[in-house]
Amino acid sequence: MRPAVKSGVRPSDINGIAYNRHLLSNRPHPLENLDALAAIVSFHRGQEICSEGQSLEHWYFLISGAARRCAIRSDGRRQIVDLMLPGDFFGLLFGDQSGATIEAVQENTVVASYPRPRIEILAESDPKIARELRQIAFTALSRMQTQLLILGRITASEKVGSFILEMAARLSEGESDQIALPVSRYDIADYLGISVETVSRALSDLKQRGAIRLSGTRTVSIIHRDLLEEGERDGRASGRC
Amino acid sequence: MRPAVKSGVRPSDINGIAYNRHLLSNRPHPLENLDALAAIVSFHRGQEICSEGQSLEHWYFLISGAARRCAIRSDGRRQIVDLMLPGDFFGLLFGDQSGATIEAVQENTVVASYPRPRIEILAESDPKIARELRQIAFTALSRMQTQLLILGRITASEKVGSFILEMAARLSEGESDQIALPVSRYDIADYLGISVETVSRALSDLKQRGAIRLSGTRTVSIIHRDLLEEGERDGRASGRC
DNA sequence: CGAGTGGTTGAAATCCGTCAAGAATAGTGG
DNA sequence: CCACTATTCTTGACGGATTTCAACCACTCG
Repeated sequence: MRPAVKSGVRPSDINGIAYNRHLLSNRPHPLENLDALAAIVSFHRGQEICSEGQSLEHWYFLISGAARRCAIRSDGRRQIVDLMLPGDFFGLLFGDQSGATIEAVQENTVVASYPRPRIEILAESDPKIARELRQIAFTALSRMQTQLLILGRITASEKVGSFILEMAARLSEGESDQIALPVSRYDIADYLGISVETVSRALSDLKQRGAIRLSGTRTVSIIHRDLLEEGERDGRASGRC
Repeated sequence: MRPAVKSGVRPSDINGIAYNRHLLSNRPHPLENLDALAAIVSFHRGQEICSEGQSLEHWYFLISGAARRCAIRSDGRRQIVDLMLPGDFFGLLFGDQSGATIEAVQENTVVASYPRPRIEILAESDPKIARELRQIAFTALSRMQTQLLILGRITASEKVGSFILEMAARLSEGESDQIALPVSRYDIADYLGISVETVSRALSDLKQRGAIRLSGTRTVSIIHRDLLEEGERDGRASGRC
């Protein structure tokens, strides 16, 4: 809606193809006043967007595609700690312990890259920018809390069911009941902390119970939200307070 | 070290016993310049510090004791999403979905309570306060990411082992190898998403393997850190990238 | 003393991870 | 466009780990 920003900085193409700036200005977002500082970069499937080395250099805004924040554990297993979709901000944290990297999930994942030190300096003088940075941090906190609640569930069907509901909520604001999963079964598995086979079985299970419908492997239609939330077991209190 | 702050506001005792202000000023922390605004309140074991209703009213700084952020799921199970120890800041997030509450874990848990709207306003004019608020959010993010990594582990022994290491790191900066667990087995179970019995068994297991020593039920001595980090299985790569 | 809480341990059923094989899909090069 | 290959996805079988149900012990508090 807003006219394309006239850039004072040329688009960089450090890691990928430089894109025209108007890609960014189509949607409103917290840092839109800083669009002039942003470099629009595109990434291939599986390509690394940033890793521990450049922890503190940039903030990112995901324009299209999807990205995952990965951690590799000592036993070699990969864990996906966060999943970023269009409209999400991200960046590595400072105290990044476990060799975390952020990678593009889909081909042609486009991000806006903001120079971090520059923004920090601007935040010192502009309270509005400072507030927006805070907002970004709170949104990330909320995302991780949701993720914690999903991981805390017991059965695999519950985890997968919650995952589908989360994706539905984040992908389409309009509460659409048909969603295109942005990630593979392997990614879902590493995101939920279960094995690929279990993910597949849980999806088949949910389908058979009439909770969802699968059109192709990546398209899910939600039939009964209740069945996704609750899992199969009857609700009875157990937790001690 | 710093002399006690002369307060312009009298200590309130909304929910508990009002404490003398010098409790707060003993240790340096991000919001120490706002100590004059803080009310020092003490809570009983299990008492609610705040719930969804007063989401946006306060920020808290934990002075002594421990607190847990709980979510109750539809099936009645409790999940502990975050654990706050002395020196931690906390407060409910805005979009608090799942009936979250924050409760004191120990008897005589003391917190400093800062009026949230007031601080927000101050942050608008004082960039230093704004930066400190950001710092608080990033610390919370880091805490939750650690928690995600723990929950993503596979075996119960690994989860409990990581939990002990995290507690050791957070409770004593001095890398002491003897720690006093601030929470019950039930809390550990709900924090790690496993059953109480499994927690108990994992602790016995770790003890038997010589990783820890238990003096009383709540005091843990770390003997071999390696055994706690790795769990029992041999390290072999499997995750697909 | 008895009740209640917190902790530990045992036995059975269930769920999930692993190994294995096959089916479907996408990607590549001719 | 088709064949070929690699990847992704699904399903089966088996063994191990965890949940559940149960009993028991230690400790505290009235």
